[in-house]
Amino acid sequence: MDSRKLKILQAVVDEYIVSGEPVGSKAIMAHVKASSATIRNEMAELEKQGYLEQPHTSAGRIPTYNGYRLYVDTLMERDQLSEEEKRALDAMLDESATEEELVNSASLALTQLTQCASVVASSTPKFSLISKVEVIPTGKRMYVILMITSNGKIKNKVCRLEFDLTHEQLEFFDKYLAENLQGMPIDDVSEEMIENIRTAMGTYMVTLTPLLGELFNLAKEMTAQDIKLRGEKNLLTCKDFDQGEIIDFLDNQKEIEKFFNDSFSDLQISFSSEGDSFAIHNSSIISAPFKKDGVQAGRLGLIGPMRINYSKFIPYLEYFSQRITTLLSERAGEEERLEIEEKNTTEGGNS
Amino acid sequence: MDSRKLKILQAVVDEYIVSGEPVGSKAIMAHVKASSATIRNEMAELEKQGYLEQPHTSAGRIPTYNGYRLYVDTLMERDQLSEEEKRALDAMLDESATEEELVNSASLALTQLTQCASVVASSTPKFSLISKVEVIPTGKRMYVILMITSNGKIKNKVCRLEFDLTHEQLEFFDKYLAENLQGMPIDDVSEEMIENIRTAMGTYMVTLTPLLGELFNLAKEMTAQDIKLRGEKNLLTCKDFDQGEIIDFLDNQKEIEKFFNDSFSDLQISFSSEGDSFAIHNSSIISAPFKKDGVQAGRLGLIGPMRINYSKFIPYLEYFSQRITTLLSERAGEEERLEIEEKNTTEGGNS
DNA sequence: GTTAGCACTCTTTATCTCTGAGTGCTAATT
DNA sequence: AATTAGCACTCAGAGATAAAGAGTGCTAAC
Repeated sequence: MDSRKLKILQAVVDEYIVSGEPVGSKAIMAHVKASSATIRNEMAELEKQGYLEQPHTSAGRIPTYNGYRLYVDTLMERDQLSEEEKRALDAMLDESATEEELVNSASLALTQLTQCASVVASSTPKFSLISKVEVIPTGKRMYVILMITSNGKIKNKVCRLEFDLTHEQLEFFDKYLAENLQGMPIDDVSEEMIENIRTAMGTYMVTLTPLLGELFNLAKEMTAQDIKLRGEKNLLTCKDFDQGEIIDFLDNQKEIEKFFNDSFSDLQISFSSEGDSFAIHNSSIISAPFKKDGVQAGRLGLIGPMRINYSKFIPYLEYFSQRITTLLSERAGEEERLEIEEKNTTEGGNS
Repeated sequence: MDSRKLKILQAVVDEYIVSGEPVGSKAIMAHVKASSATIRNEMAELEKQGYLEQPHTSAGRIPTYNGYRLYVDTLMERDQLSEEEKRALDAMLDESATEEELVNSASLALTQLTQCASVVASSTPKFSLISKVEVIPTGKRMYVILMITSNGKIKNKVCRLEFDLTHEQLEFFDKYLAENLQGMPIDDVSEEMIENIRTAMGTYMVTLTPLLGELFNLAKEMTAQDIKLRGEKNLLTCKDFDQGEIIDFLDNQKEIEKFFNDSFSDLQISFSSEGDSFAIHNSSIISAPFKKDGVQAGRLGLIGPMRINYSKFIPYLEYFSQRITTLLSERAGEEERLEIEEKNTTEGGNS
């Protein structure tokens, strides 16, 4: 493809991203050294090739999905973050907080920086283990099942029984769980396995069955990826979107899930009408993975209009993901370092 | 005030509630036995008295805040729920679930029945006790504080420390909490008290301070009333509202809190522009309390346009609140009954 | 005190015109 | 052969104008 044509396409997308209005041939003259007539001819061809389109006969051009695709894949020039900018971004993160708060602060920062909605999808690493599971009575016939995984995730589920458990029943069950479930990979909790426990309960079986059901649900919830959307306001007030669509989307957020599964381990950019079925027309979703201790721990994402400022926002997103990855690993590293130190101290005695 | 005038006011509100359009004198003729001219005269007076207003000169009348106020206080006739309707409402409740799920199901049902947003505000009864508090290590330098109250509320907080606790430190702290905090009213957890614990920690003081801080925060969160809004979609799509206002409101939901504090122990109806400062113009908030074991446990509410179907929706709201109260007390009652039975069995021996 | 009749007001909707931005095509230029 | 200037043409959007309709307030009759 002609290099001038590419330049024109790039100029159209750049202009359209800032103005939101169809771009005419005259506006392009500022970017490309050619007359408006020449540019018009080229634009007509770009339209034939499917990269541009006209809202109506006598309007300027706007990019098509293919146009955007070409733009983000090869044309776009990503901004380089200056040291100052990096410091500003760092300042928006809760660096010393828990993993969840750290990621949340990045998500919040993104909504402010980009005026888009942002998403945090955290997945429970596949091989995480159950490090604690406990049943706690909290009231008459009310019990809480508490579960903690090796990667520090904690969750509980309240459960109401038809009868109170006797002290022995509770102790038996609690002990059974401690002995048999702790240390086990959480993905191993299956209906089958629950059924096995059920039979192992012997005479307590009937009474404990509802608890086992909830235990199963709890394990499922622990492994389910947890998706949090932020900055809904930005979607609702964005004039590129159809409000009705946005409202429907917000009402049923399950739709996003497929864009944030962890099978992708790179920066990912998708446009609503390519992969067809996404509810919000004219939207694009960008997401980048972050890791903890070397394995993917989730994705940080952005949902906005197709005419999003890719050059600027992608670096933000990547910087945050990398920073989170570094911080989470720094901690791991620091911990190892401390462990070693501790060991040395112990070995060396208390001199 | 003239009884015919009241009838006319009532008719205007009734009509306006179903149509959403300003109501003219002719439409009123179906409700009041008088000519349109007479009605016009009366309406002009009602306007002078501040119960009605005209959007513009040649339009019908709509009620003012005072008009609505008079309507809901004295004019409105509440629908009586038939047995069938009651059964239908019952069917929408998760009756056998936990308290939280039960109340949530009522809230969800309300959004569907009324096309309004619904609110659940659950307060922690003032005199509830800490029935369990525990510190659990969940990873390197990561600890979870777990707290359960006598009324079955459970909550945890993750806390990252600068150093790992030794086994002794942890055990000491855990034991101290168990001995000193369990059984104590949760409202007694004050900064002062935390300071006392801090000094009691002796040499462990420095290490444990961050945990104490989180413990304090956790206790505060436990007592804070928890407000959940549902059916935002209904607000966004309601044409009586200004969308911008709704979006701002949803973005900052703290505003609702004051309408749901438990100082009111009855059905409460407020209109946005009376108590002035509520963000959504033209809205009304209705709420009714529900009790658990005889004491107020929260409020169930509805946020909708001012021209809400009061006659129909207030009975819904009241029915749900009463039903929840009954169910929560039934449980309590049942529990007491069981306790007594148990006691009898024990006393009577195992004959 | 009530009502019929009527002129008047004001919103809403449709139709029309005007303007301007931007195009596509043709013919001239490099 | 590629580029450019020039020009007629198209179409959305903004006003302007007109017609329709709903509802009022007032007057005069009942």
